[in-house]
Amino acid sequence: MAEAKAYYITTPIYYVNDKPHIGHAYTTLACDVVARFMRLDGRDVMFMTGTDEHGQKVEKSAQAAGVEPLAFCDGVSQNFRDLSPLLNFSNDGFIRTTEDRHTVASQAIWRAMADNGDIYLDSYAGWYSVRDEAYYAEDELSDGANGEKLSPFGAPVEWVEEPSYFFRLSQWQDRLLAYYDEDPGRILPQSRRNEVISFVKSGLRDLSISRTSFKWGVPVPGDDAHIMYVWVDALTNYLTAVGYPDTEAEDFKTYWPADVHMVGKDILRFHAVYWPAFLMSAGLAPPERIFAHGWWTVEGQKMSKSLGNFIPPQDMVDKYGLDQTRYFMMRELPFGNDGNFSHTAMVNRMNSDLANDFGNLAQRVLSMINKNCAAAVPAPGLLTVDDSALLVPARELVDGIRAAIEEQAIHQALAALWDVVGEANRYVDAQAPWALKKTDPERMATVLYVLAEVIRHLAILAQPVVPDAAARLLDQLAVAEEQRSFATLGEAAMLQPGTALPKPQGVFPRYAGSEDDA
RNA sequence: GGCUCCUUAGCUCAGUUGGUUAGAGCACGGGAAUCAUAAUCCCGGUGUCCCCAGUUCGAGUCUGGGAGGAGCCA
Repeated sequence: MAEAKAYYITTPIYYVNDKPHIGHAYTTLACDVVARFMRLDGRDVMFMTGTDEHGQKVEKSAQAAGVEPLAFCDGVSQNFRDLSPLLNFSNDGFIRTTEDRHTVASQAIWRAMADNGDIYLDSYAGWYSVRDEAYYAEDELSDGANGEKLSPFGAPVEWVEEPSYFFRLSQWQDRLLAYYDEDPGRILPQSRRNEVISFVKSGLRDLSISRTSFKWGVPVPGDDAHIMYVWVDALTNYLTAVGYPDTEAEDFKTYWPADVHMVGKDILRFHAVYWPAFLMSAGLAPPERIFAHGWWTVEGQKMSKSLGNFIPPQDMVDKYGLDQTRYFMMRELPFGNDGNFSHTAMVNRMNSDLANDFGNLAQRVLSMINKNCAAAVPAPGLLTVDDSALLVPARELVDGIRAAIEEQAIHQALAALWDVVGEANRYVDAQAPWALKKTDPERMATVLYVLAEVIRHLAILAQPVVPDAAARLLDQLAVAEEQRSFATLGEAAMLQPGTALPKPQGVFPRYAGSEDDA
């Protein structure tokens, strides 16, 4: 077998000051779907997520809670770790920036950048907002009710003047532009790429990358008075996870550079500008791609603290089901766009697409086999043109889906899958196996065999998005656990006539309703 | 203020390098069928393709201007 190209995909590491909501779940879910797809397609996958635990905001929150920062982080980090079992995420690891190995990696990349002449000591003065973790110019500020200065996001700011190390970002403009130029898919979606390029073209200023005003972070090597700017530390997690600074480590050689950093659009600049510059400065390869996805609104409104309309992922899973929730988030909107969550849309998706189209297709076919073919895979006769018209596209489906997943167009992959679901339902009606039962039982067996094969393909290809339901479907087709990768698609591992099948059971229930429905 | 993207059927969106009667899904109405999770299948749209002007034999698709929305930056 040809050597499978390794695939490294990451979520951002989530800031422990937040509670997980569907926004976090969404990012990780998208990565999970891509990671599962790649594994099934024979790739050697590394899928990482984790938590970002340093910074002044965390230090203050811990203080307010009356606990040590690390103890505070232990608690909140666990909330994010709990997302994996809840949403069936298949991440290969979970990294915390408070781990020792991460301190080592962060200090190593700092030294590498310093050795390259890109770090110098100067001083920084400006209006700083702890809440926003950003400096502002005088003219960006507004006056609050009591005459105090406020950041553009309404956060309090304070005048800060402190010594700071700087990264010579200004020296990297041309090399960054060349890096974007190498590959039109470097930053996706396209409009985000345009924004980044225009930002870089407008000129880059050196970046302040250390603080002396707090202690909760990674100390600058050789100067303990300074703590690394949280983003230097946070971004480095992607390296820590694969063994950096040991560039001879097996994981590092296998997985670096990352194939995709999945991010929310709010943190694109850190990933698409600062991070590649840091890496190139340190003599490391920059990532292949940064994909910035959009935001969810809820019933047409932004999620916000003041509205209190954050949806905990647990609530969705409890109310609609795990696979239904996963399917909805991946299908409802073009991946990369903003989208809206509404109860109505959710129920439509789970009833129409999952229960009526896919679920019912499987149920009607498996029931007929169960009742009319002695509960075993039927033996097909010669295939007709109609049979091939359904079967061939199903066998070739993986090619189109692979192309879509390669560019994280997950909604497109699902649309392609459901095209075949629709074709299969039409085929059932056109062939009317319930009529053949009386007139031509052999032909009925062929039709049902073709359908069973098509459902096998659909279930195998649906595994990345709806892993539980797909597994139950494959169980009902008596497909062995080790016969579920994409290598079994086509004619490689066709269903064997005579194989006994269990009694079919629906895998996608319709929405049952609930008292609190509007 | 500069820049980017968006504006296509009630809703969510597709629409390759400009080319015949502009598409899909959902919702809605009618019909068929009865294997199946009250599921499936078929039929049904006179949509100012945001507006104006231009290029062209021909523009939803290109150019300029304008309106509305989202975003990046200053």
